[in-house]
Amino acid sequence: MMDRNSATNRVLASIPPKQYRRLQAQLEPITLTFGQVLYEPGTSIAHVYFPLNCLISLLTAVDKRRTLEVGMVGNEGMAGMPFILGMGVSGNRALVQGSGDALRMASAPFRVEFNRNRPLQEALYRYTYALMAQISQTAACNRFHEAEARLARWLLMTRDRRGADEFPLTHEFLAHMLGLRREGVSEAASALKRRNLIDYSRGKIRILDVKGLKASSCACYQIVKTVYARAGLAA
Amino acid sequence: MMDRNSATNRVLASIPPKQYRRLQAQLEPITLTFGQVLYEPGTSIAHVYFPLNCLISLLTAVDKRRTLEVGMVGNEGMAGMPFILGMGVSGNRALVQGSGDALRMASAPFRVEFNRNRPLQEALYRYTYALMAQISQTAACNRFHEAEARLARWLLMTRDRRGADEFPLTHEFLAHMLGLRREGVSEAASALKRRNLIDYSRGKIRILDVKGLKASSCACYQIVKTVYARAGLAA
DNA sequence: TCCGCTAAGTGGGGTGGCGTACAGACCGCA
DNA sequence: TGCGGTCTGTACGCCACCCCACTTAGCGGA
Repeated sequence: MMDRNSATNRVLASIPPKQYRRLQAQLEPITLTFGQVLYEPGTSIAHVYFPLNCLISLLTAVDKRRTLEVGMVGNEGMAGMPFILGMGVSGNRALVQGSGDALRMASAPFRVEFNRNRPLQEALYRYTYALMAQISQTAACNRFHEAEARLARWLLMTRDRRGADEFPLTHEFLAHMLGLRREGVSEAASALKRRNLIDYSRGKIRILDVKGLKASSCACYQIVKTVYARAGLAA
Repeated sequence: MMDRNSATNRVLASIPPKQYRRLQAQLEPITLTFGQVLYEPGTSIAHVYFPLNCLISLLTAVDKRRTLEVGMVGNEGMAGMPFILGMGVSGNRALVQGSGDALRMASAPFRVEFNRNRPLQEALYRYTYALMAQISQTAACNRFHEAEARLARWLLMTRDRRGADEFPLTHEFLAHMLGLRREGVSEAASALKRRNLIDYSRGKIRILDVKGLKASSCACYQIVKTVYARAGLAA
């Protein structure tokens, strides 16, 4: 399927032209900026979002200060999955982790369109499968693997979705993603830096050596990637 | 909705009589026994299962010996969710954790029936939502909360689904569910025993004090329960 | 009744990550 | 140029849990 823009959403790109055109008319381009919260747990879903070049994190919190990223939504997916499963409220917080563009649609018209658009349904259900697999695998990863490997995995996953080797992120922020303290992230990051795999300074992180980073990460990175490929959502 | 048997599956129970009758003819009663593996990651799904009074665990492994339960399927749900999301292969291992009865259907006729049975679709998609929420919450729980609280949560969740206060389970087995070592489970369990919340011996565990156990568990137990209620799958 | 096996108790040493505290480094802004 | 705020480095004690090893306790079968 050919790209329709320079930045493409893969779910939308998988839809045949006819059904896509009808959908397109109702999709509204929007720029999302870092730190923006799209959903809070328990609140109703007003829009669904198809990331183009932005990146959205799904977070679960156990208290005020401890949070864990359970899922990552880039241009391979959509934010607002509970809505297509027939639930109006989100279970997680959805946080814009990387600024960029997305297409969004208000939930009411989206419901109408979703119900009559079979290819869209199929693409989104397959995506739901991939997202569940991602959540499951990262759950086990966060339980068993140590900080450095998880950080490496996370950076690789982010790189895949951003399509860039450098992005703005502080250690503090990473701590909330990985379920660590800020100091723990600093230690793991400086170990990777020492080996010239990454570089960073004051909120900018740059990946220098992808292969080396893969070697430092756990197998979970590749496992999740394989699942996305199986669901037809690979890069 | 009235019970159709002494043991009822809540997804099936939520389907209007007309659609249910058509479905029922193709459901095959089956007894599942402890230790049986219904799916392995990467293998195709031959049947879907609706537990009546048995209990199925969804497991993710990171290596040969370390596994973690990411989801629990009792009579509130169905095993084989990837299939309804359009994927023929399972992402997790599905292990029978509690012996008992279930209704099953071969995947091919189930696909036909699922496609024409709107209430069944809606019930299963809502269940998918609840399962995702459960997976997310337990992911955070397994990351942040300590062994004793997680064990208490797990026992309560199991009790809800089995409808009994006593069930056969070894510490070794619990270790695989909670992502701990056997010794870690023994320590946590003996702490709960000392406080007369549970009792156990040689593979039998009995819950003595539900309120006390709730107090020892983390909030995650109640959070997940609330999600199931919201999805219309509560006890 | 004895044996063998599995389940569970126990202990000692090691460590990854936590909590806390503080110091240095860099940036933007006045 | 100096200042305040944010970002990162580092250090120390601590604890939950790990790994390894061995013991004790039940249960079932020959």
